[in-house]
Amino acid sequence: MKNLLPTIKEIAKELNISISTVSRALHDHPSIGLRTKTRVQELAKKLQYEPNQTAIFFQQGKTFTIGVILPELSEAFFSSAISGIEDAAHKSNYTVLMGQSHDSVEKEKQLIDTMKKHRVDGLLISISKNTVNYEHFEALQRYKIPIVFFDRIPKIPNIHYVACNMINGTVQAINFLFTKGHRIIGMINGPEKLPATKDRLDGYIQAMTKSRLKYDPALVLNCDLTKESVSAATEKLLTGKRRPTAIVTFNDYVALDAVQQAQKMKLKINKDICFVSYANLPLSNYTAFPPMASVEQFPYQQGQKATETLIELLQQKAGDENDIINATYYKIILESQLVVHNGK
Amino acid sequence: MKNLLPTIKEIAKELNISISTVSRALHDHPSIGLRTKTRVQELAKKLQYEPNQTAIFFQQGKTFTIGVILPELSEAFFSSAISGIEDAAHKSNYTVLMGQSHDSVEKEKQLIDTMKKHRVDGLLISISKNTVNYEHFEALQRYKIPIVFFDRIPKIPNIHYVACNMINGTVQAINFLFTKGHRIIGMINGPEKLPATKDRLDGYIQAMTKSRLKYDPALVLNCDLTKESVSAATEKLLTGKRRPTAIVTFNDYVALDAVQQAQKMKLKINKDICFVSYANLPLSNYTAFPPMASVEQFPYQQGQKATETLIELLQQKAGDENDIINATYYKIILESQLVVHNGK
DNA sequence: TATTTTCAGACAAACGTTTGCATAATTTAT
DNA sequence: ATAAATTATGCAAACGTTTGTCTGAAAATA
Repeated sequence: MKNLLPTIKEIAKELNISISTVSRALHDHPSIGLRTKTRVQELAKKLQYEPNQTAIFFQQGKTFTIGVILPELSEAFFSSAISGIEDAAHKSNYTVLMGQSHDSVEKEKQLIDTMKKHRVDGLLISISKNTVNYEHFEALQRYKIPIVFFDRIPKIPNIHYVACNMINGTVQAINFLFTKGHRIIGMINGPEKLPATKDRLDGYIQAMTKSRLKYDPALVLNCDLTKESVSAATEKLLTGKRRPTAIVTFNDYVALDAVQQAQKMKLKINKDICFVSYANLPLSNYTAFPPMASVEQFPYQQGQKATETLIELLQQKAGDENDIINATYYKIILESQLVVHNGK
Repeated sequence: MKNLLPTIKEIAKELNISISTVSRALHDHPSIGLRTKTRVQELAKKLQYEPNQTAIFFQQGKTFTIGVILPELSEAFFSSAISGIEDAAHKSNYTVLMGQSHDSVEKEKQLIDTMKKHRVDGLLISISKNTVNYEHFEALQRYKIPIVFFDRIPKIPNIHYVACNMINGTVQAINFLFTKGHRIIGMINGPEKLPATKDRLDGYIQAMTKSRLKYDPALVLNCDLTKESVSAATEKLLTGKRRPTAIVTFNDYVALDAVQQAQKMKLKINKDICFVSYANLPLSNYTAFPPMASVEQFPYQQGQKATETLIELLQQKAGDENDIINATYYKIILESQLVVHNGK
């Protein structure tokens, strides 16, 4: 009555054979006779035997588990990403252990610790906004736990990562506006320190110069993503000396706030002023004036790709009998892409 | 060069004491002298010793891991729920293993199997839409893995669950409309088989009769959640004999589609016709005509509460030395609540 | 028939930790 | 000083599995 779950040991006793024979029989090992093999397998089935994975994990030093650390699960971007991660992991029989940092460095450290303790085979991380110090990641090297970063990447060399190149999408966005006849194109960008902000700006500058529109710094404003700061930026742009006829915004929320401000200023959306943004909302086509187009970052695919990369890394590592330091780092860039919304 | 991670065994050898002493010293066991205790702890720190959790999991037959199975991570409701789950679990030092069924029964079974193999201590499940057979859940009893269901609950006796009572919120919604002067109130409900649909209907009927408005079945239409079927239902309601001045919709998406249809019919939103819905969208306040109010189901709190309940169950179980079948089943009902949007 | 090869299975160690019990060393009480 | 009580430590089993090596028997070869 003590242990409800049958073990290999009990099967062995019942059949009067050794446990190693049972183990091998269950694994279809060639050195076990057909006779005993079937006897074992039948009894196993009858007893509804299931191997104790915790024992196996322990014995093999491998858990078939991938840890995922990301800032906020309820953000649309990350919930899509985790969805892709889970699907990809499951496809390769890996399991996903999950934690959210809530953009706190402290929590991030804690999570890494927990994951380490659970002996995850590898980690997928999108770093917290506030992480500037990367020691806690480097400490993982000691444990030979490979990490693949995604979307939010620390600025350190020799890491694996999967990210989405914003430049291309931004260029497409500007080109789109250009062909629609816009010549003065503004931008409401995000907080200055954010790498994502820099990426967008780079794309903007690149596209503007390519299109032979000159880059006018006065047309690019930063905001801190609050409604107030977006409104302020919008107002400033729309009352400036060179009034833009189109604005690229940091993300959909910013776009929606900007639209409201523009309306307040009695401007006709999609006529006096057009918006294009970066996609992070599932339903912008339901809103009154969704951006005309948005730059899609493919979070699901990013998650998927990051997971596949990590698993590849893990299998590679398993193959390495010798301690060759494999110095190839995966730096995978997905291309963002402009999606034009059917103009309502 | 073989094992990079120090073990308790090595500490023992280095200090010329037994491993049991080391183990106890690290756990601050009273029967170990202060002298050796500090010697051990210092060496442990110096070697950066960390216990091998897989060994402990195995040894203790407990993994401090909670499995979560839900339909779709990228749905706003579930992404909030999982966020609550993760937070609550982490607070009690539990870790979350996660899988999505994508509303496939097959996948759901597979996931349960994986979770079982991983020897999760307990499970949190929101069942797939298509699950009608509950054997795979019952099979878990054998493993003494407690389950707490949340939001989507199977119709079987003797289970623990956390759910949100839709009735109250629905009653509040109808009352809200009543006080705003509406007397003919329609409903666009979801697919007939869904329990959620029935709940809403029950609330509707109850509220209508309570308000002494008679329940008119012609005012309640089902839809399959596609845009077309919503439009059809809306049209039918708005051209019916008794034209409603307000409509309660199954969820925000339905509301938005219905709004579009109403506009197509040249009706003035919030004037000729008002909408109230059940909340599942993060940003309905950004849309042109969000529902006037919506019934909030508190997914984050549901997740949290379900997790707390499960953990309580686990601790209870740990306390039970004897095999007393604890026949109390938690049936926790959170109240939904009407949230009135500031009327733009 | 004697010798080698093949086959089927058994033995035992190992993975890292916890823990009940035994024992040695030290202190206290008589 | 001797017995009793206390304190500190060690021993060994246990958790369930895998796997390298060894052995006995049967089959094949010479």
